Amino acid sequence: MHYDINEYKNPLFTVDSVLFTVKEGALKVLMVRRAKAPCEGCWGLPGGFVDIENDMTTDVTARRKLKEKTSVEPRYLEQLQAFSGSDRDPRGFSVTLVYFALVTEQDVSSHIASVEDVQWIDVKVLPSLDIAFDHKTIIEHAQKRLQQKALYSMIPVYCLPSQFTIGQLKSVIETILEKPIQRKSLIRRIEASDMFEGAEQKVKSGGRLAQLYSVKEGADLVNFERNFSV
Amino acid sequence: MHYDINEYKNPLFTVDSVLFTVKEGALKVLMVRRAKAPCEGCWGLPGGFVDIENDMTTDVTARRKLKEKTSVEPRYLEQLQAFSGSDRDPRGFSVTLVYFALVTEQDVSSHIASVEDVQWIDVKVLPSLDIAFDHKTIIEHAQKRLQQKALYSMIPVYCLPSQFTIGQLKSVIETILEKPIQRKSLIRRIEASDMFEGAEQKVKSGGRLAQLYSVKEGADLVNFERNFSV
DNA sequence: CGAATAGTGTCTTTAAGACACTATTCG
DNA sequence: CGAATAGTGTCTTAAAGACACTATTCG
Repeated sequence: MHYDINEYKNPLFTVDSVLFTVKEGALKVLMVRRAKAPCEGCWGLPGGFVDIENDMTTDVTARRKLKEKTSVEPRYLEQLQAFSGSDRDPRGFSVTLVYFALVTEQDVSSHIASVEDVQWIDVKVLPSLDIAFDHKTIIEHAQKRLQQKALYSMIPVYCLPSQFTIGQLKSVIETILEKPIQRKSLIRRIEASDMFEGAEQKVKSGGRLAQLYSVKEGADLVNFERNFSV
Repeated sequence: MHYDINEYKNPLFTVDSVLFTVKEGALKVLMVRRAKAPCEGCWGLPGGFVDIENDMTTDVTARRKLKEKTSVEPRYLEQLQAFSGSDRDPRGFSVTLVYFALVTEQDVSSHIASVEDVQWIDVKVLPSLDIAFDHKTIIEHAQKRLQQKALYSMIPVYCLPSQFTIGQLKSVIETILEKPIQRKSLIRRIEASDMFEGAEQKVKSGGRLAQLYSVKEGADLVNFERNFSV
């Protein structure tokens, strides 16, 4: 049976990523300054088109684009959601599949022509910047998802180096949630989750030496049955 | 600046919906029997291509396709996730954006040529059926999402008529979760959520008359801070 | 020693689970 | 009345919050 692929015009389809980290006590999102139209000169999310010959899935596209445009390989990556419409891109009806990612604080750089600059941008200064398309809204959605997940999972560990102290984890969680949590509650979760193991050595921290922890080999992110209270 | 839309071949992009209801004490999913290739004769999820001239967003596409193919207008609709790959559709690399929907138990019918038949199919019999593409996997993901949300929200009400009793709601939740819950816990949630209002009349139910409830005008789905236990 | 941070002990609070009890309807 | 289902009262339990207490390090 004949199938006419041109029966409908396909929408413009792209993959973008919202990559967060916590740095200097603030939640930062990775943005690139666009060197090409549309939105030349604006800040935008790193992303681009699927390479249908080589990308197995859109997950691969998201990772590939992050690496190409910013040299970052995320520690955590999941689909956020698709954003679509005819008014979000001047080129016509478009769909962007957005990924939500986390990484250890690190330096970033760009090596390709379509990107002028790459920066970690504090989510608090976003309102005052010139942001491409609907990327501002998208980042807000991603931030909400991160906050929600931080209430019932250990997802914030992916913003830390592979070894970290409870004090660092507490501080990252508090930055994400924008409110304090109980150290004791965090310790109880660390024990209950069985996701972590303590290292041999301890580390200086201004007072008593702190135990270092790392995520156990192959441990999955566990979800708790209750949220931290809001 | 020139932008070359053909720099990359766009993937094939479709929108599909997993529409559930609870009927005769079982979770059912709405499937259509495909009258056209690919997968002619198989059961598949209702969906299709975006009409980029007329659909404002992919949400509209999902609703439109459901209505065209099955005559159903869902009470609840949200994005599930996109599924992508070069091996899921014989026509090449494809992306399907999948929606997850709920509706009151109702009759369904088809009025278009590309659909031979429309049926509510018990999720328990899916393994033994011939299902198009990766739709079996997709339905499993959607079912997990439904089960997860039923643990911390009142989402199962959208499988009931606009007026319902606590007994009916309890039974729908138990069907979705595949385990019993405490009636008392459910009543506490109904009161705490402030999503519902009692109707004037009560209704027969084999014993004492039962209070009818309905979702308050404009009430949003509330999320509880704890799950029902597993 | 005192300041600072790490880590423990334990009481309170919240919301779910368990389950017995009362209430209402119908045959 | 008895069976069936609706709805309440209340004790127990699980896990978070609050917060005081001890432990260790450094200057």
